[in-house]
Amino acid sequence: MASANSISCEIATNLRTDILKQRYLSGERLPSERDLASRFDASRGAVREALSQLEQSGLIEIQPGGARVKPIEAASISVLGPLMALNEIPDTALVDQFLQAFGALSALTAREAINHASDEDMNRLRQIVVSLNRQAKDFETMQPPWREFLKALVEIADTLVVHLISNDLRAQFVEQMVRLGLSPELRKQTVNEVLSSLKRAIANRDGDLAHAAVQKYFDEVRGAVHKMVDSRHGAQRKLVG
Amino acid sequence: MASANSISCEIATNLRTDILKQRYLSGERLPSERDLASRFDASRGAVREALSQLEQSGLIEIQPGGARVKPIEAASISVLGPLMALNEIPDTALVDQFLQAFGALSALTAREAINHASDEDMNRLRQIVVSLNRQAKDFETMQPPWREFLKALVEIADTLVVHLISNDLRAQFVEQMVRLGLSPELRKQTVNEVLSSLKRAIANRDGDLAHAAVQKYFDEVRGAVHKMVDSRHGAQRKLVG
DNA sequence: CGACCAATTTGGTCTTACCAATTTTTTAAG
DNA sequence: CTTAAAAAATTGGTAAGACCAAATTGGTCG
Repeated sequence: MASANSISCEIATNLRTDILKQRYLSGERLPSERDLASRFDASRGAVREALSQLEQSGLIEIQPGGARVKPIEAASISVLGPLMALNEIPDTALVDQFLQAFGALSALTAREAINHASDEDMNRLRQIVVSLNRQAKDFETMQPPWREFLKALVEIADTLVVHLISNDLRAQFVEQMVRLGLSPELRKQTVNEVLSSLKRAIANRDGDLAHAAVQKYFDEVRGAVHKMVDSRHGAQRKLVG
Repeated sequence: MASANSISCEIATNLRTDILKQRYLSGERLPSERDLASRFDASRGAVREALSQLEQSGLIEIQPGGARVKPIEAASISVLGPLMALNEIPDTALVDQFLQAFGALSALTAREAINHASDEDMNRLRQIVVSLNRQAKDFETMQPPWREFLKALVEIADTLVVHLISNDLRAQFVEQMVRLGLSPELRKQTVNEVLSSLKRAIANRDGDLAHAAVQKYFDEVRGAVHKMVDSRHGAQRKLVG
């Protein structure tokens, strides 16, 4: 965002954190714009811009008389990133849910893409799968071509709805994933199965097979992330105890 | 939204429409805040709030020097509603994509819910399915209990990520669906199959079966909507020709 | 033609001010 | 003392004017 350095953005971030940390409970009234302005040593205009952002993300509801906090279940996807960023070690359940949702949507995209791809598209996919095969040593080296693969799928499938949802999910999570330095250890056999399925799916124009393969890959990542986080927590316990 | 009547919201709506109608092309620069203020006969503050909203929805990028329009593929889900509202007859492809994505996520939720439901939750679901069975005459009468069913699933599954995505999708589409007065004709046999599958899924705690059933229902709706829209367009052609 | 520099434009912010609607407090009535 | 009505204070919505730093623009010079 351009206003990333701006005061209004800083105010919004502060208030968002307070709300997500439940320093302001749902239904409660936020301090008045004038109060917030003096508290953050800013102008009312800056505060209004911040509140406007929070309102659009569904965290608060502004009404004449005062702004009220809404339950988090009523918010939009854009709060997921800040929510994950709250704790140093992000909520395992959230990561898992993200992978689940993103996997389902990616699988959907894969089916659509394979079913509607032109010959040229198919060639592009074939090439990416080749480079996937070459770099299938571990999760990290495999990541770039995999992202390229997903990107190609989205472009070929040409489904704006899934595209936009994926945008939001990526925007909210990728940053957090990188912050964690996640490098789950995928089982080579599973990865190979996925890749060979993808090859066959492309060769035979089998959208359902592509769907299953992508789904399988994400499920594998989920499992691997779980194991990794578990071992980390184990290590922490060792350190603490 | 509380600011639905506010000037800033009106400005945002106007600009959003202009952008989505490609009156401002991607990469192009928007008029300056001062220009917009005088054009809309408003203050700069109001314009800034509007631009701030558009930026958060990913439609524009504000930088010192000027605000630029971004490609729609970079936007967030919140533009889908306005995008569908552009034309009187909304884009069939968009509706289909919405049902596809929403169906996949709902199916996901169903599996999680069934797999993690308490006995009490199961009873609740059983009751809803009973009322679903009773009101399975046509799409419209079936809609309320079906929504209740999906709501129960979301609450039971307790997956915030999918919950929030569904929020956004609902917010963007339900309004448009109602506007269209969609009442697709579902095949009774398929509906019955779905319902009996759901019963079995609940009885046997079979998450995968629930997943398949929900998916099947949405696929049926997609097909029925397609038929309906096709016949509508046929009727239009008759009237025109 | 390209590089450099000054004038202009633009976004970011603050201050002050006024209005209408809501909230709170006070007041008056029962 | 409780309650209802009225007055006061608070709050969001909006506007106008001003300043700064960064970016754009246009002209000039090499």
